[in-house]
Amino acid sequence: MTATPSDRQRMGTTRRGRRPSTSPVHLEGVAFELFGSKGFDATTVDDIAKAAGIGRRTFFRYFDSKNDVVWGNFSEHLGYMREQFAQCPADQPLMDAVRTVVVDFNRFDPDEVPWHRRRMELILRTPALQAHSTLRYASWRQVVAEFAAHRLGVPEDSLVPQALAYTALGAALAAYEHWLANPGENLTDIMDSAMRDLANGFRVE
Amino acid sequence: MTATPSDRQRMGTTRRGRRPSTSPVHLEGVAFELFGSKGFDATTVDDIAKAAGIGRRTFFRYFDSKNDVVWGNFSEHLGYMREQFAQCPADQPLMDAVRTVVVDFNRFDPDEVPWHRRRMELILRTPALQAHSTLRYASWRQVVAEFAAHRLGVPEDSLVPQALAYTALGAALAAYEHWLANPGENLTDIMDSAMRDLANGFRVE
DNA sequence: AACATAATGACACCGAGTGTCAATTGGGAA
DNA sequence: TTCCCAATTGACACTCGGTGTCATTATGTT
Repeated sequence: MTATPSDRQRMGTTRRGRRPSTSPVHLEGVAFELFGSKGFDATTVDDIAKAAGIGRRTFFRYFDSKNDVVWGNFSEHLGYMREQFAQCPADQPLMDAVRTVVVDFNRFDPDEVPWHRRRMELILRTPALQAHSTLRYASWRQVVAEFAAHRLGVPEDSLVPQALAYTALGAALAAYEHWLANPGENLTDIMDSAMRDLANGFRVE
Repeated sequence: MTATPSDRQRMGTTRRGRRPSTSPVHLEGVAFELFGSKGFDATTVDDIAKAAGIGRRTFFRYFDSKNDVVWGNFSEHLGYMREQFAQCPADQPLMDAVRTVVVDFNRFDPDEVPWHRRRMELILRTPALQAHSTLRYASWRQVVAEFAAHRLGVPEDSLVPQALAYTALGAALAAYEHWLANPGENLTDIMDSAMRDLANGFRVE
């Protein structure tokens, strides 16, 4: 599902028909409340629907699955990352560009950080979500692979850009796990460090 | 679940009680047959159980989930990889050792290759399995991270070994996808190439 | 023959996700 | 205002994966 009821609400001119009774953002808030108190697995879709005052069936018109709730508007963010890649100077070395854009993509305002941390704790520490996120990562990788393929003048599905995208994702995930385990440290610094290790081929000594 | 009924069969001395009516290997064969003809999603656990002549409940005593069927004896293979790391000469550069062991871990006898290809096609192209495999990859990464941490003299959960393990996994997965998309090519060569790209920090030009 | 042990399968239950369809709620036109 | 149309909603029924429970069955031991 790409268009929720509340998405279709604001069409070109005026709208017809019954108004949506909620929004993805609202549902996300309600769900996170429950996930925080009862845990992800113990929270049923019925719980969320009841707390949001909607029917269970309606929940699935806003999100394809319970898993998808935690991902917010990730797809839109991806568009932003693609733009950032497009704006990289042509003479910037490939891995410098990748590092810069990936680090920037994971930069957040200080007031957003606690919220983002809870989201990533859910995603990276809940097995069901850990598994499901693989599917989201695919589109993230695709953005990186497109850029790398364009820079290298090779097809997008050839080995090097795909491996580069896969490994960049790996470095980013390792950075996130380190960040979650070390709340005092700065995500941007960790991410930058991991991406530099990658660009250095892990010649760290 | 780590011990299936047929695992517990051969204990120290003689065994008691009813004999297991099947084995993980047999069930795997039956399941693959069905996956091949009907597809993974369209094959229900009931189908597998019925085809194997056992009860549905019994199936779940041999595998924790329908997803787990495709992974065979992956855990035992991991032990082998750990041994290979332990046998690496101490003066071998870190990334050379990682590349060598990872490439070797994914080497198969020619007669096993078709079977392995079907298995990896399932794992990498079925969304449900793609998601679930993330959980298996965690233990793979742990083996790599342990070795890297030991070599670098840092804790296993610190950033560099974790990032290295994550990226090595990424390179391996990219190699597998390329192999599946290009049946004519050799997995070992592709894997070696991807691991070299990683060790070179993707300075490919 | 009686007993302990291990595996099995039947049954009931839960939760995620989907298809269907009548009912509701709004805007636009007559 | 009233009628019509369109979008959303929620109730219901269903499938499937997965789990807890327990009586039953098959085996080796005493």
